Amino acid sequence: MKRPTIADIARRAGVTKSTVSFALNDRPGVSAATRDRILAIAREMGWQPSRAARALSGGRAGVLGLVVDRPARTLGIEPFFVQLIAGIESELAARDVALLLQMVEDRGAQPATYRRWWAERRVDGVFLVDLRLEDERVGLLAELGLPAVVVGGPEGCGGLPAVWNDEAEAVRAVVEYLAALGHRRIARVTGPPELRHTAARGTAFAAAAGALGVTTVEAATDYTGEEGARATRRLLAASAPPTAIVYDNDVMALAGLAVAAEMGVPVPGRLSVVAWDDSVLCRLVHPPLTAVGLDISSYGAEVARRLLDLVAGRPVESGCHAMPVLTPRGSTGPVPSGTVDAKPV
Amino acid sequence: MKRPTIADIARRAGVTKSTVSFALNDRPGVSAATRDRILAIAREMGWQPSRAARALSGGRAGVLGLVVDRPARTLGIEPFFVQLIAGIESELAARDVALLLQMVEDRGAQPATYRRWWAERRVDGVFLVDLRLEDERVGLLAELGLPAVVVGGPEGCGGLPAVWNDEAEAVRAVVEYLAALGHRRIARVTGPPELRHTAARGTAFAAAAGALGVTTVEAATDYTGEEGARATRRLLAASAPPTAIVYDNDVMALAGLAVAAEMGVPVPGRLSVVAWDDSVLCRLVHPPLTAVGLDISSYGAEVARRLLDLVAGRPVESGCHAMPVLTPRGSTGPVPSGTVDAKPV
DNA sequence: TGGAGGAACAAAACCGGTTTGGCAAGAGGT
DNA sequence: ACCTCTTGCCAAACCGGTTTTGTTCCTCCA
Repeated sequence: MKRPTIADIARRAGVTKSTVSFALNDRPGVSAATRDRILAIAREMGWQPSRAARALSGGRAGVLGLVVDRPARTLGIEPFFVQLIAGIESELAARDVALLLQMVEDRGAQPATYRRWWAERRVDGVFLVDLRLEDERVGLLAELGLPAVVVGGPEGCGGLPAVWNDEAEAVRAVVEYLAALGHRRIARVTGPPELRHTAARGTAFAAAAGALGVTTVEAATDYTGEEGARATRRLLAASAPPTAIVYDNDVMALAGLAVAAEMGVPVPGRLSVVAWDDSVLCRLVHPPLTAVGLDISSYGAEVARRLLDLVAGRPVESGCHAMPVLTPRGSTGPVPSGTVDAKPV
Repeated sequence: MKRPTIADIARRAGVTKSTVSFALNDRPGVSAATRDRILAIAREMGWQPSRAARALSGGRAGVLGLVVDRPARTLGIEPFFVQLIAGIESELAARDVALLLQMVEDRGAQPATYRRWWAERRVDGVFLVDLRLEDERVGLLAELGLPAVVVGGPEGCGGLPAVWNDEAEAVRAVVEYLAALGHRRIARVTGPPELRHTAARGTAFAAAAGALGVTTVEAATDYTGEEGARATRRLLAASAPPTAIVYDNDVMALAGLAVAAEMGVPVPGRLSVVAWDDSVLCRLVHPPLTAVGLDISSYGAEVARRLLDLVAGRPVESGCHAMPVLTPRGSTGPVPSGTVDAKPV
């Protein structure tokens, strides 16, 4: 099949390319009769603008980019990213903007990817995820002038607009919930400490625990189920094991549940488990996992809207998207009197 | 920052655009001295070709497309796609080809997406996943002349090249394995029956079971954990419940495991569970799931190589990628004498 | 009645590459 | 010394849009 161009339309309509272009873009300077005739011919011929020609001329590619650098093995079962992408897509598809996805194994390749995308004019803007404590990407994007929106924040975003969730508040809700159940020794199995949101949660966790007189332990992992399992084993084997563990994602919570089962530790009898990201996974295990979650898809949609605004030159402000909510299920319960911590802090 | 063009390079080198283009593309007609000088200047200025200009002129966009239409909710925890994408990416990144990802909620939008991509010259080729029994996409892509490779097959691909895995053989291995453990009543919780690979597995399953005198039951689902759980509940509540269930993906196997725990059916004591896709998920639960799996990432890489060949005009043949392997773990075991099926077929 | 102003369209330049067609200089053959 | 072939480069066309500038023709008003 042959793809019609505006030159074909112009020939059929007996006008020039420029008139066709004006008509198709709803710009003044074309009579209603001519415009209608051109539109009819374009529709009949099934014309669609060539993105390459538009990008070359107009300067915009109609593409937004996302680089993910978590290992593919763990990414596959982590609902967060796919949900986020689905949310982004829902917003982009409607405006005929495409999403360019790049999965890199090592983190060092990220700046190179952004630089290449920028030099090749491949994308109009990018999403920035997994912000780190010292993140070279922020400076790079500012330097390149490549529009970007941070998925996270608000700290450490430089001048980049960001959209985050009020995790501090959610963390407090979780700690209060567990404390109310009698837990006085709570562990937290975290993601990589160099990630900003890990650090932010940690700070909030410490503050909430301190306010309630709860002892806390932290075990850092790389977000994989394996490390989550290892951390759980270590925590449960300690002389004074925690009575509750909060995991930074649902996959690790799942692994923790399996480790508890394997070690003969009843859940929630002797151990309460809380998962941070709430996904269908949490409802598919036994007992179902108490989890903290939010609508990640709508989060992605909001981030996408802001990036679209930014690319279009409209003013964009940073802002909080939502507060994650705690959904109690079967994996949390009161501390049995026998195992309650003896020395309150 | 300003992006250098070949005109800038030409000016600095004291030659014309065409000479620069020839030098940068390693084509004959430029002296070694001039070529080196041009390359040095290009490197120094950090030149990268504009994809839009290349696409417009050369006709190739440097982009391959993938449309996924499974619901985002279930997709998120399904390792298959992310693994596949990771494998595809590994092959594309090296050649500076990008992957355009489109997630659509309803299936009807798929042909429209392909048509639009084609008309907009947005992609050079596409991957076709989740082939259906009556799949309009095959004819559409052939009609448009849009290069495509089927992830699956080999049946029903029309003239499109395909890469599949030898699932029939793997199905037989699973049935033989279970039969050797004494199972005579095996259920299969499948994906949507209109998907080609579901049907293919079903045929192989029936053949293998028939050859070994094993009774089979099938329960179709939409691949979600919820439906997997529902199907499991129904199967286990039957008057003569199966002693083993094979699930078409790991998420449903996980759900099945939870249902068994909830119903007080010991695994593998009274029920053996086999998961089809093997992922880290299978090793994170208790008991760990016996699973049939393969290196999906390398599968994706192979499919990507073929599509790249096809786009480049090199001859491409269909072929089998690998045979999935069965990894026995803790979720399968012998049938206890008390529960063994009484009436052998 | 003639000059200003605007509407409707044509013509051409431009975006940044690739590709084709020349053209001059030098090499090689006779 | 003349012709041919090759080498190395320039000039220009082209891809398919957008945008700027020009050119008619018509209307309105003094």
